Amino acid sequence: MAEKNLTPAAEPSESHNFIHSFIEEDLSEGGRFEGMTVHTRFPPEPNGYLHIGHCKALTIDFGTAEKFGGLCNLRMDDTNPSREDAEYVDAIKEDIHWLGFDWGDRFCYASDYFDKMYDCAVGLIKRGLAYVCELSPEQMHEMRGDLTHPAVSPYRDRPVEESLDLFARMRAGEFENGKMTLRARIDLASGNFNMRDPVLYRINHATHHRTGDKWCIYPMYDFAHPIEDALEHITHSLCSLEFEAHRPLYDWVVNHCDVPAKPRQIEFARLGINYTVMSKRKLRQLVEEGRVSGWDDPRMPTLCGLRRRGYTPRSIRNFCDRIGVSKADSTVDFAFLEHCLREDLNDTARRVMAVLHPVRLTVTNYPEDRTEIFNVENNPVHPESGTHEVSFSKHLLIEAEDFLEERIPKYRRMYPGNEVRLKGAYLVTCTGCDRDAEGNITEIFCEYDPNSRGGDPADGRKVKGATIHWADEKTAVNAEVRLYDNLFTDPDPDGPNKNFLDFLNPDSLNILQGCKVEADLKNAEAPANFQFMRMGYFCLDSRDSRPGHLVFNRSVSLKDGFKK
RNA sequence: UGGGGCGUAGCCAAGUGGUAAGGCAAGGGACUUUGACUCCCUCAUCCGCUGGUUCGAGUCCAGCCGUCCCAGCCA
Repeated sequence: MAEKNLTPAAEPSESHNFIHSFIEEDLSEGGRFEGMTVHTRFPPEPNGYLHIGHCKALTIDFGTAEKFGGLCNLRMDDTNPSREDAEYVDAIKEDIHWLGFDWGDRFCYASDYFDKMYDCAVGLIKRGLAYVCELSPEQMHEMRGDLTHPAVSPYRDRPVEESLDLFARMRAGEFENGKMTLRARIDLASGNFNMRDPVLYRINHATHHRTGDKWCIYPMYDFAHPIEDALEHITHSLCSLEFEAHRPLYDWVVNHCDVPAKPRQIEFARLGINYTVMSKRKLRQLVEEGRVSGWDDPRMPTLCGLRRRGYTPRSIRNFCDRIGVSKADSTVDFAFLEHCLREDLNDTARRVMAVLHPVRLTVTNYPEDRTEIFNVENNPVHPESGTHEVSFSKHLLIEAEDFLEERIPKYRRMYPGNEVRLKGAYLVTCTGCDRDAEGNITEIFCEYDPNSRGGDPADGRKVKGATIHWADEKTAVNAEVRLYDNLFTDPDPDGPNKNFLDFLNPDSLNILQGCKVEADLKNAEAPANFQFMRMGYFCLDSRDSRPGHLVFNRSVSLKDGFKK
């Protein structure tokens, strides 16, 4: 596991949001948690991989605790054995550590508290606050009532002793799945459906990834979660908006069970990004139907997918930090995520030259057998990061779109008669080109100025032409480039009434053979991010580190390039 | 139709009775060993709508409109 490779945290956040206001109120004199230490938790269910939406929650849970000098627990919410697996636990921990969050020794499982939860349930029955109900799932659905009519359960006035006996037998395994449930005795007529005698325990003869076959009854989220929070002395249980209607039940459990604390649940809007599917169910479908190579397919919005695609922990964290926290349903523009990545990569990525659509450039007045070595800076933003060597000779490769036989307005790159700079090498003046029978450009010709070594002309003249990137034909590495475009074409493929598969982008993955990159790139260690001029960035895939095997995020390049 | 939220620019989002922060996107310009990066400028007479209270309302009140969540033995 990558547990030791904790990445540095994002910039310290000075943001303030409505959650902070609530907490300040709770901490102030006479407040609910006056004088107490703020304690939060991040409670993923181990039934899938974490995606960028989870990072928002992570940022809020860990960030809030940190802001108030408190702590944040990592807790696996494993109360449904038929959906969960130990496989996911390690993956979740690795992804969280990769992002740079640290839970220290505060790692827990909801299943650690099954005994205590059972005791709480028995306590509720004894006080007449819960009862064993024998309605089948279908019957319960039918008797649920509707918006204006109350629910019904013929079992809610069952004697305490009888419920106690039945509940013990449920636990002992006497009944099959679905035969009966333990229900809270609250209010069958409540306008809030969550309060219409919600199910607290259901029978499920399944092997749990941690407790094995010890239990055959499992607590429901609404019953388990508040108890988990209380037992861990969580002060603020931060969750997404869809649990808002569950808060009365959360408070009911906390107030009616014998638990050592009374946490406060605060809800916030979950993250939505356009062109991106964020539903775990749908992501799982993409994986299971083989539409992507796995949870870590670089086109997936999962953290492991983004990692393979070249996203840095810092960029994702900054993104989550800067989108803000509110209760308004929101869809953040994908361009903002890209901005955060570019911002980080501009600061940290090593620059390198790569030619995606190579065309031969011959320097006609340069000796055939000569090769020079030039030093090019690794990162112009940080000159202290040093330089790397690039070889130069008579035959080079340049980007096809960096040459135009007929110049168009504002075009400053190569065209006959124009002088441009070959990055880090020489000033050259284009003299023409050759074409094949079909009219395709096969070779471009130029003459170099021997007195402009390194790119600086001896006479100090201003170069009006652009600076372009290139690779030495003799030493360039032939790379395979995988171009990743957005997986979806619709701004909101996650929309409630749409079939998100209708918007799968067939061009989301393109393989580009024959790309030429600097020779020294073959020695780079994967995964590594590079940025190359005008192109955006690419990274060596962490899962496929063959030299010269590049992953290129095309959407990022949309920012760049020659615009009209 | 019952209950609970939310509505500030194309997208996020500050704002808590005193005259609309910031970021992304977009447009313009400067600079530049890449047209990237960086820097500068522009971008809501207006805060879902309509009334009301007030010297003064995005902020308070009322009504309306829109939108999201809840009727799993999922979380």
